[in-house]
Amino acid sequence: MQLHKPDVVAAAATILDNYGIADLSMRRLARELNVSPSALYWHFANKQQLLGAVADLVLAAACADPGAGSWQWRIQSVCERLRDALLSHTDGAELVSASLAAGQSRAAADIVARLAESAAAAGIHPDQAVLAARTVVHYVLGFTADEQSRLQWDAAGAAGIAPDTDPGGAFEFGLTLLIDGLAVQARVAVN
Amino acid sequence: MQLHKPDVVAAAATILDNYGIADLSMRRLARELNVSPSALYWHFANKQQLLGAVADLVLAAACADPGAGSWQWRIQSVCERLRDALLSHTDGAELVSASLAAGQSRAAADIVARLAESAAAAGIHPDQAVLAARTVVHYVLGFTADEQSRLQWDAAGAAGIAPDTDPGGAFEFGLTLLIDGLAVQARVAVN
DNA sequence: ACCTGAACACCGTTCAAGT
DNA sequence: ACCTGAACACCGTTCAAGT
Repeated sequence: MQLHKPDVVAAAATILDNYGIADLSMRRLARELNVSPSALYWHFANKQQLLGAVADLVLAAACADPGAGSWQWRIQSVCERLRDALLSHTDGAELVSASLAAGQSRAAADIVARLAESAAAAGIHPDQAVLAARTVVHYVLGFTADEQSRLQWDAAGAAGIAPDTDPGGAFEFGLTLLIDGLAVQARVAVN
Repeated sequence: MQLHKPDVVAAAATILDNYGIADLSMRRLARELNVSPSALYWHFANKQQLLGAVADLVLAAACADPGAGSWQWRIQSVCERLRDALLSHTDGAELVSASLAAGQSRAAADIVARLAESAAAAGIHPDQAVLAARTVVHYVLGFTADEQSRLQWDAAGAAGIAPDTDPGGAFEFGLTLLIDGLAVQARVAVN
């Protein structure tokens, strides 16, 4: 039967989870779907666009509304959900990082926008709120990509790089740094 | 004549600067050096190791001692020099990011260690100082990779993503967030 | 509209064999 | 010690042609 976009994206996510981003190739995906590689190019302009769609799928779990609460709490809950979503797929952080940089993930852009709102609510100037949001997202993606690659080196039995003993605590620590910094900036903006 | 490691790394850096990281392949590098691709594997175990050596070359410019001064000033000067070094080579941030994650860049590890020292000097607990240093490096690499890819999309005439109007100022802003956050944490640690 | 088949121009890495 | 040549097992993408 016919190939549909959501099926393709789901198959891609399965390869990602089982074998990692290095093995997520157009040719391999086509093989798994029993179509010729060129068939994929009817549905997606190129590989980046396909990866962007997979990134959106990964981020779906992180896109719930943070609801009410202090701006600190909203930023924290968005970031924790983001990290959880990334960790629940092999190489999730690397995939989303690349898709955000390439401008191919709507969901990633939405998360940046939501964090910018929270920063603005803290009292940061709207222009700077976008910068602050990007800073926070860079932190979450960088930290989680690092964490994920440590996990993989460890699983592969490598000795070079040690995994963190308490990744969750380490994540909170860095996030606190940024939230505290935002609070300081917000006070400066008022005066 | 014979092939020497520094020549190989220099040739790789030239390809990087002129064509970007996507075109920096073992085969292309071999072609440029007039050797067969397999010759490179006598000098380097694999591509990651070679990229790590190129990353060290890129970072050489950022490895000067920050000298005396307040911990805030030392962190800021290390980060500014790091960003300058990354910006002075095409895809510099992406290259160093990958090499740091793969544990293949001595220079990148040194910079993390130096930032950790400064955080410890601020009064952060030694264990947390390493976390703080990683957070700062993730920020610099994430911000600069973002900045560099915006520059490239712009140079390629793409419309999707706009480049920052004042990247230097944007960079300082994020850095200030982190330094302020560190100051807050340092006060908490004292009490 | 949707897909195949074949082609183009590539990859990283290994390894026997040469000098 | 250092390098070549050939091979293995792959890539992303295009495009005429088929149904």
